Amino acid sequence: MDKTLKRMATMHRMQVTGLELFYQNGYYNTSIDDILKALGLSKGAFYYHFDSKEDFFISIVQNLVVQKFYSHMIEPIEGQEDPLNNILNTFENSLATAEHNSLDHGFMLSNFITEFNGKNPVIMKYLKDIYQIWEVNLVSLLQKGKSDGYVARHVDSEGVASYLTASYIGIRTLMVEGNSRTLRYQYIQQLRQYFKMLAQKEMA
Amino acid sequence: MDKTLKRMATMHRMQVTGLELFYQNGYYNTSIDDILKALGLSKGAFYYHFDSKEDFFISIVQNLVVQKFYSHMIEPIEGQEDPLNNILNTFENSLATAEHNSLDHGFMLSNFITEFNGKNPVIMKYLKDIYQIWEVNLVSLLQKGKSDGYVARHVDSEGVASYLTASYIGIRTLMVEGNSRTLRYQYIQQLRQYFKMLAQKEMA
DNA sequence: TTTATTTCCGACCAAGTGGTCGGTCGACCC
DNA sequence: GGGTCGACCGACCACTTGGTCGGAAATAAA
Repeated sequence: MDKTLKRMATMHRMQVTGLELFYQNGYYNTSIDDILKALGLSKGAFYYHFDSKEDFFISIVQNLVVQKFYSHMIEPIEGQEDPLNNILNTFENSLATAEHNSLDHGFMLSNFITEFNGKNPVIMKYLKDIYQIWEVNLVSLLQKGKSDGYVARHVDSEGVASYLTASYIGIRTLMVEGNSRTLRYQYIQQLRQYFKMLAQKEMA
Repeated sequence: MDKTLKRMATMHRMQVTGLELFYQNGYYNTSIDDILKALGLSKGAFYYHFDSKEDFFISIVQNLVVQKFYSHMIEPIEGQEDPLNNILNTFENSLATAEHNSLDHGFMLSNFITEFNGKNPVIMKYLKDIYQIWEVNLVSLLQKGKSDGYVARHVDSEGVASYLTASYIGIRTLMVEGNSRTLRYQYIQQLRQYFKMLAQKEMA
C-alpha cells in the first residue's frame, strides 16, 4: 500500500503541475520537458507513470478538471432558494475570483475546447461531457425553479441554460484582455436585468 | 508597378492560405512548411516576402482579418432602422453561416485571443483593437437607437454591448462542438426576449 | 545579347519535440 | 547478505520547428 501511495502521490504532483502549465500555455505549447523541469523529475519518471502526453492530459481532465468544475461551477448553484439568485451569485463569485487573479488565463474549459477542436476528438469528448454536465444541471435547476415559483412557466429552460453558459464563456474570454472589473460589473448588471424578466409571470 | 503587382499577388496568396490554416489549426500548431506545402512554394519565397512568422501573421490580421470583420460584423449592423433588429439579424446570419459551414472552427477573433493571451502581447494588441472597434460600433448604434426611440433611455449601452459581444463569442465557441442548429435557435430566441426588454419604455 | 534585379529554390542549421531504453538505486523480503 | 522490484535517471533517437543563405530561374533594362 505504501508503494501505491507513493505512486499516487507522484502522479498527482505531475498532474497538478501539468494542469497549471497546460492552462497557462496551452496543451500543444507545453512540452513534457517543461513540466518535468518544473517538477525536478526526468523523462523516465514521466513515461513510467503515463503512456503518452495525451494519456497524461486525459488523466488530468478526469481527475482535476472535473473536480474543479464541480466545486466551482456546479455545487455552488445548488440550493433550495431562488435558482436565479444562486446562478447569479455563483457567476459573480467566479468572475470576481478570475478578476483578482492576475495569473488568470481565461475559462479553462472553453480554452481547451477551443484548442482541441478539430484536432483531437478523443479529448474533445471528455471536455464536451463536462460542459454537458454543467448545462444539464442548469436546466434541472431552472425547471425546479418553475415548480417553486421562482421562474416563469413560459421560460425555455434549455434555451436559457445555453444562453447562460455561452455568455459566461464569452465574458471570461473577454476578461483576459484587461478591463476585467468593468466587464464583470456590466455583465452581472445585464444578467440581473435578464433574470428579472425570467422571473416575471407575464411579458408585456 | 508590374513587379509590385506580382509581389502583392504572391503575398496575398500566402496570406489567404496562411489565414485559412492558422484559423483551422491555430497559429502555433501551423508550421510555415505546412503553409508553403499548400501553396507549392519554398522557404526562400516566404522569407523573401516576410521577416518572420510573427510578422506574417500580423500582416494577415491587418489585411484580411480586419477586413473580414468589418464586412461580416460591423457594416451589416449599421442602418437607419431599429438597431436592435439590425444586431439580431446580423448575429443570426453569422451564426447561420457558421452552422452551415462544416469546416467552421469557431469565432476567429476569440480563437486567436485565447491562443495568444499571455504569450504574445504584440499580437494581442492588434486583436484587442479589432474587438474594441466592434464594441464601440455597437455602443454608438445603441445610443443612436435611444435618440430614435428604439431603445429605452435607461439602458446602459456599454453594458449591453459587452453583454452582446460576450454572448456571441460564447455561443460561437459552443457551436463548434456540434448541435449548432439548436444552439443558434435557442440563442436567437433568448436574444429576442432580451431585446424586447431593452426596447420597453419602463420595467415592471 | 548582355546586364541587373526581382523572385524563388532547397539544402542546411540549431534548437526543440514526444518517446525509448538500458541502467541505477534504495526499500523490502528471504 | 543476496535477490527482487518499483521508482526514477538521462543519454539517445527520429523528426519537426523557425530561420539562413548561396545560388538559380525569370523578368526587365541596356
